Amino acid sequence: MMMMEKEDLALSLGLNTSTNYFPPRLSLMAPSSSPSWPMPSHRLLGPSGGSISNVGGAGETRPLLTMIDVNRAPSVAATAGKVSEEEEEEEEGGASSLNSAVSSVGGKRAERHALAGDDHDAERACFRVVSDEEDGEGSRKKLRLSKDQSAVLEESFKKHSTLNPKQKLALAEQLNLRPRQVEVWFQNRRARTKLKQTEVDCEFLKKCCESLTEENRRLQKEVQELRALKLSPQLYMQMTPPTTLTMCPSCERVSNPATTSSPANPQPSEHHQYSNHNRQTAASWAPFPLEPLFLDSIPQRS
DNA sequence: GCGGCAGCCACGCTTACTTCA
DNA sequence: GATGAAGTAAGCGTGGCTGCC
Repeated sequence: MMMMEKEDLALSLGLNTSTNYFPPRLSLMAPSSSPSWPMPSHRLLGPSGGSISNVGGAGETRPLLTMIDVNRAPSVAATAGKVSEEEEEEEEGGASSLNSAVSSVGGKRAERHALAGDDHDAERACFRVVSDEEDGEGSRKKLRLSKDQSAVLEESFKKHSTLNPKQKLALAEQLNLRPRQVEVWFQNRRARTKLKQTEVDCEFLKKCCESLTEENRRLQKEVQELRALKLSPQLYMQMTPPTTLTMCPSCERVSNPATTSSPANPQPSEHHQYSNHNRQTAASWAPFPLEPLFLDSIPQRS
């Protein structure tokens, strides 16, 4: 079963495949490097408390797969043979066992829902009563969504990771599901995306850590070598050249002795006669290539 | 204007169930 | 066939936001 779902679902679990869902990002990268990775949408709440991810074109509800035959037996059930026809009929009949979790909606909560008169909540309450009657054991049967249903939900999720009530109802109607099911699916989908993103971020940080550790090791070794040279001037003098680099005593910048005065007998005044001294690019004085090594060594997000 | 309350929504955590190796 | 891991639908508690009184 996972084959299809992995293709359909996992997929947009990637970094940016979802056009509207932007998981929490790491702030390691320069802003310019990730312009397409804005803030998490789940925090971009509109004035009404709802997500504004639907604002800007996605607000309208439009059929994604209008020709879906909601009456067709779910392929999953067909292949797995796990979901009986009785169960499907039960679902269609409004007595789905999906919500058979008998339950335990807390008094305050149930009270709230009862007073709210919310369509699907009322519907849910209704289902609960029915299921209570049908399976008083409190068993919670699960019904897999069909491939078509999952596909449509997935498509919808790619467009907007959160739904406004209208969209939710439209989707539910289109897929012959209860609004609550659509809502739950989106919640779980967001959770999966976030989890996947967390894993990706974790991997990324791990690589960053490894790279920086390696870079740190390299730099420490270099520091030790330089200190050793400083502590043994004779050796330092004998080396021809000890290194291709030396430090300018006046400006304390590292330079190449081959192109400037001798390190053993620095002549600052002469050295500074170079008209272009002050215009030297940093690169020409750097003890090592000025490319930000640590940045180079940090793995780039794909 | 401020505080309390209710309603709504989304999230995190968890459970129960399904599927697969 | 049994079993554990992974995936997923759903339940529950909670916090934030908004509107009303």
